[in-house]
Amino acid sequence: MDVTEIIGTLNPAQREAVTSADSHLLVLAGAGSGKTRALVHRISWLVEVEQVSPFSILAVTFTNKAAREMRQRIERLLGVPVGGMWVGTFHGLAHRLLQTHNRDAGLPDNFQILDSDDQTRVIKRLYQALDIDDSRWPVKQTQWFINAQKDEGLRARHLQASQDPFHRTMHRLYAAYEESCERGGMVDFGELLLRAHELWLNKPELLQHYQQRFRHILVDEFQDTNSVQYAWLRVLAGKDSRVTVVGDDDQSIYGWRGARIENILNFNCDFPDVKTVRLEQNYRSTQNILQAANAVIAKNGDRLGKNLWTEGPDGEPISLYAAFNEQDEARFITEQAKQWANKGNRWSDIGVLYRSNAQSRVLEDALIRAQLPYRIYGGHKFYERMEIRNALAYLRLLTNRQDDAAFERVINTPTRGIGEKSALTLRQLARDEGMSLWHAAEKAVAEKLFPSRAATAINGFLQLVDGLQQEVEGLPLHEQVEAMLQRTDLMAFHGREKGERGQARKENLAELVSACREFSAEDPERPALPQFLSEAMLNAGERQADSDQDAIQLMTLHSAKGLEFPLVFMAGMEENLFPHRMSGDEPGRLEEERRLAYVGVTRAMEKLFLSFAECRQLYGKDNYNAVSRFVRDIPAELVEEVRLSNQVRRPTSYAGGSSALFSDQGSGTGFDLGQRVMHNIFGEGTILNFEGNGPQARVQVNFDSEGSKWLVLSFAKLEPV
DNA sequence: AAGGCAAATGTTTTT
DNA sequence: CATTTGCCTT
Repeated sequence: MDVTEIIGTLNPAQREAVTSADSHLLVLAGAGSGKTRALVHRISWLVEVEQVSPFSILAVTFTNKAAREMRQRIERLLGVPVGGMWVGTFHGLAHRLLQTHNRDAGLPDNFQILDSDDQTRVIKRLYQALDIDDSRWPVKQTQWFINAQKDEGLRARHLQASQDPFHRTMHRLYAAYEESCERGGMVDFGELLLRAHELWLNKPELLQHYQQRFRHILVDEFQDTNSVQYAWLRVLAGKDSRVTVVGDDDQSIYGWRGARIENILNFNCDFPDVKTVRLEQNYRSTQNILQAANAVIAKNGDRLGKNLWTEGPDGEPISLYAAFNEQDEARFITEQAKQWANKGNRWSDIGVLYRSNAQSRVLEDALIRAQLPYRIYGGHKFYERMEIRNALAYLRLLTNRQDDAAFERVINTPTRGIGEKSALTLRQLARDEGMSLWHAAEKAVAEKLFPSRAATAINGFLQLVDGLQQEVEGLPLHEQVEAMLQRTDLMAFHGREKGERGQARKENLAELVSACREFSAEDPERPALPQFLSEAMLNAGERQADSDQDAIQLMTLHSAKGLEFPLVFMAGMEENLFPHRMSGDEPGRLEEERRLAYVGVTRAMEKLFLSFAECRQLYGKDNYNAVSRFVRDIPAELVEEVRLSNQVRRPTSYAGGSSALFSDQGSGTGFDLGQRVMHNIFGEGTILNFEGNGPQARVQVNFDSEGSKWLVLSFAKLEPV
C-alpha cells in the first residue's frame, strides 16, 4: 500500500502522532482535532509500514459504538479484515479474557454478567439476610460504594476495619455481596475489570503470554480510564510493549464514575520516555465557537494546556436567548430549528443538548406541537426494559440455574401463585444451607417443606424451566427464545398489560426474537445462548428503534461527547441547573461541569444557540436562576442576544431578555412580562407574572438580588429600566 | 395477587 | 410536577 494514503491527508501534528517511532506516545487531542482518525491511521501505519502483525495489536475504547467504528475504519483504510487484532471495550476484552481463562480466573464456565439492575436486586436481598435497615443505608448508596471500591481495585478484604458505622455496614454488605456473586457465578461490570486485572497478577505465565503477544497497545478516550483499567493496561504493557494513549483532559466528564484524569499525568511517570503530541487544530467548528469554548475552559486550573484553533471562518456569532420560562425556551428552539431546516438543512444536523434528562420533556412537547421529527437519546435502553429483562432472566436460568438474580426475577413472573412469603422462605433456606435459590427450591419440594399449594406452584416453576431446557435443546437460538416466550407465557402476560403498553411490550419481545435471529455467535463451537446473553449484557443500549430517521437529536451533554452537529442548542444555561446544584460544593465537581460546558460548545460546527429561562418549573416548584456562569465566561463580543421575531444586538446585558411573545399580556398595567424594572428598595428585576385587575393588580418580579416577590402594583413604585 | 392510594424522591452513564 | 416505591386493602 502507498504510504501517502495513510499520512498524506494529515496535518503535521497528526502525522507526528501517526508515525512516531517512540516507545510510548501520549496524544493530547482537543475536541474535533481528528483524534480517532489519528488512532486509526497510526494502527494502519504500524501494520503497513512498520510491518507489525495485526495479532500483536490491542486497541481499547470505552463504548461498543466507538469500538465498532474503529474496527470499520481500520478495515476500510487497510482494505482487508483484520482478524487477529483485538479491538474492543475494556469490558468486552476483559470478558473475553475471563471467558477463555475462566478456570484461572476462578469462575465457572457459564458465569453470568450482572448489570446494575441485577446488582441492585442482589444487594437488596442481602439487606434481608443481614437484617440491615434500608431506610438508614439506602441500597443505591451501597451499590455506589461497592462499585467505587471495585473501580479502585479494592476488594472487601482490602478495606480496613473501621469504627464508623457507615463504613462498617458498607464493609459488611460488600463482603456479603462478593460471597453472593461468587456462589452464583455472577460478575458485575466492575468485577469484569477487577478480575481481569487479578488474572494478570495471579497467573504470571498467562500474563507473560499476553505481554508477548500484544506489543502494541492503543487506548482511546484515555481521560476516562479508572484506576483498575489503568492498572490492567500498565501490567499488560510490561516493559516491552509500546503504548499509545489518546485523550483530552478537558473532556473528562466521568469523574463521578471513577474516571481518573490523573492517569494522563501518571502515564508520563509510569512509562519511560513518553513522547507527547498535541493535536490543536480543529476541523469542526467556526472561530467564534472555538473562542467561546476556549474562554469557558480557560477558567479551569490544572490543565495540561491546549489551545484549539482553526483555519476556518469566524462564522456566525453565538446566539443567546433569555427565555421567559422553559416553555418559551422550548418554543424558541423549535422555531429556530424550523427556520434552519427551511434553509434546506437536515433535521439530523440539529443537536439539542441539556444537562439533565428531566429537561427533555418540555422540549419534546414543543417539538410534538410543532410536528417536527425528533429523537431522544437516553432513557431506557432496549435490554433494560422490563419485558426484555424478564425474558433474559429465563434464558439465564436455562444456562445457569445458580443465577439467583434471574431466579428472583421470574419465580413469579408471570404470576403463578408464589408470593413474597414463599420467596422469603426460599431465601432463608438457601442462606442457611449455603445453596442457590434453585437448589433450595428443589430441596424444599423434595422434602415437602412447603404447604402443598405453594409446593405445587414452586414445583411447577422448576418443571417449567427444566422442561423448557429439554424441549429447546439443539434448536436455533431464535426458536429457543420463541419457545420460551410461549411456554413461560411471558408473551401473553405482557400482552395483557393495559393500554398501548401491552402492545409495545409484545413488539419488544418480538424484536428480541429477531435480534436472536440476526445474532451470529463469535465461537461456533460453544452454544449460542450464553454467548448471546453476554453480548446482550455488554451491549445494553445498542438496539434502539428508528435510529436512521432524519430527526432532531435530543440528548444530555454527557451523551453528546464524541458527536458533532452543524447546529447546536444548549438549553437550560442556568445556575443550579448547569452547573448543577449538586456539583456546587466541591471545586473538583465544578471543574467537571465546566468541562461539560466545553464539551457542549465544541459539539457545534456552524452555529451555536445558548438559552436559559428566567423562571423554570422544576419538581413542581418555580425556580428563578441567574444565567449560567459558563455563559458569562464567553466574551461578550462573540455573543448576540436574540428574540423570536427580530434580532436585537445587545451584547453587554445577558440577564434582561424580554420576549416579544408576551407583550400583550400586561393587562393594561403599563408593563410587559419579562420587562426589566427598578424598585427603590429591591433594585432591578424582571417581571414574571401578573394577577388581578385595577387597584388590586399584583405583579411578580424576580429581583436580581432579592429573588422573586409579589408586589401590589399601585403601591410598588416600579420604574421601567 | 392485584389494584389503589399515599409517600418519597428526584444529576450526569457505560459497561 | 410526575414517576416510582411501598403499604394497605380487597
